[in-house]
Amino acid sequence: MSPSLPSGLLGDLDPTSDRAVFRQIADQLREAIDRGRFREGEKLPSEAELVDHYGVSRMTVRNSFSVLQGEGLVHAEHGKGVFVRPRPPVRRLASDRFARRHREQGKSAFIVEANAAGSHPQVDSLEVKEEKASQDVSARLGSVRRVLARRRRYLLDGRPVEFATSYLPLDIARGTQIAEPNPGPGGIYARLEELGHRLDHFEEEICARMPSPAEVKTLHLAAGVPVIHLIRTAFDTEGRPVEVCDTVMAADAYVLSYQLPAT
Amino acid sequence: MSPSLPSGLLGDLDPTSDRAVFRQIADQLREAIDRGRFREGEKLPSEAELVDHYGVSRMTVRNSFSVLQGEGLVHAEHGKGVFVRPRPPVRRLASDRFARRHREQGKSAFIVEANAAGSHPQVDSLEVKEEKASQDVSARLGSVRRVLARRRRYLLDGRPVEFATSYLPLDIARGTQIAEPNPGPGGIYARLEELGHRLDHFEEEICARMPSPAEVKTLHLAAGVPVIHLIRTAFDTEGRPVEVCDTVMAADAYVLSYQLPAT
DNA sequence: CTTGCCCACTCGTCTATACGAGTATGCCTG
DNA sequence: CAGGCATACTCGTATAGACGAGTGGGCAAG
Repeated sequence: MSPSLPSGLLGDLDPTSDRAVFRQIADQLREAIDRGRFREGEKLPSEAELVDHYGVSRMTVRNSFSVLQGEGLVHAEHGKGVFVRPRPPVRRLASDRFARRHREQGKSAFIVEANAAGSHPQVDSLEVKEEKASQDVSARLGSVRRVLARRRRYLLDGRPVEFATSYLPLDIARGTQIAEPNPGPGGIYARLEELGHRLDHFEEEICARMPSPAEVKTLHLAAGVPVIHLIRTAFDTEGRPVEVCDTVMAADAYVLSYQLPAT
Repeated sequence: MSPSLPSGLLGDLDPTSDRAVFRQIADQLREAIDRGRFREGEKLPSEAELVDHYGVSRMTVRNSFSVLQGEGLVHAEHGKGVFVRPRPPVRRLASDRFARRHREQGKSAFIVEANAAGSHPQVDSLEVKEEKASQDVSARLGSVRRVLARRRRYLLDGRPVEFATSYLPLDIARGTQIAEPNPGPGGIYARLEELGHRLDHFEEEICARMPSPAEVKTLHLAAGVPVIHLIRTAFDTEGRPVEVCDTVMAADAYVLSYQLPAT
């Protein structure tokens, strides 16, 4: 037998309303969450309890949950229950994150920054290989046919948060330390400058969308979590694009920050 | 009787697979869309047709559609069918969009830019009033209690794409043209500079998330479309924050672009 | 005490059915 | 010919039931 819900926690349905029953239920749950009646990580009433409380069928209750899942408010765990989705700590990316002064240390910016924030950083899925440039990458790098691709995935406290691929023209990267799995202190930007490509500026393009199934898998994304897609192009002082970095980030793990001159 | 589907358009189910039937159906539809077998705006097979084709119940087919809706790939229209969601034309926001040289004309940047792109721009829901500052806005403006709020919604070709609110300290804005519905040529930034607050730089914070029900309504968002939440703070040459602009954009209508110095 | 099993509870998947409501089309009537 | 209605098709909502599978606690056997 399902124990009945604490009275007052959730209201009743309005049979005179035009609003669909499953939406009314979703509304009540959403409001209860917003008001803090259910805290982050806390378990919502089970499907059976809500079926009893509202006197509706189970599919109707599930329909309500699927609305909230689509909004990224809750997530279901098989065998356990439906929980209020906790807001994970976010990583703030400042627009000066590629400044030279941040490039002195031996470790990558990601590692240094994560340590400072008290989290446990990790990089995996390293792949470095030459391949055919996609149409988009080719256009951005100035009609290059083949490129060196550096793929890696970033994790914070075991959770994957970002998947990035850098593309570099072969005439710049081939045979250098950039083509090695470990590009050395200061990362590939430091190597590029040593190779005579002094960096002048970056261009970043940002869009947000729902993830593809592959991205859901790679980033372990919950339902209702969008991704931020960022494409950065690095230009040297001669105006030549020397790297394109394609990054897909779990949107709930990031806040991007930019500083713009008013010029 | 439902006409049967063109053979070869969609495959069969794999009963030996662990993958749930509704996921297999979603996979096949997604692949067909990706391969261009269904074009943008084109109608997918109706629920009844898929029921016949796969020999499953209608709820299973609907479940597949709801997966694709959550991914933002398709949208359903009551009484008509399920359609491949067209990618709307995107609005590119460049990081120099607030440069003084773009501030000369009589019309707002939004209008000018949209006209240049050949679309029909519109601004509505104008509201200008004094109100209590939220905690966040107060913190960003430097512990201000009350602010002037300027709310407006932007539309392109009749479609709402952005909802923005500017907050300004009362000691700056009260009694000036900034407090009028029409702030005059060059917008409020031009007025701020005339008032002696020469702008030095902007700070923008960006995150992406699923929209709240209110945002779905205001921006007429389809299922599976995230929003980009952008908060811009404008600083004058004395380092004082003179405006905070809180913007929520339909993510499928925007690409943001930034240029960063390599310093 | 520890191990292992069973059971109760949870969500996941799927079927079958019913009715409602929006849309488009074609036919029939005036 | 024009207007309106009937109808068939679309998706939306809701019910009732069945079985499967993951989880965790309690109980019984070793």
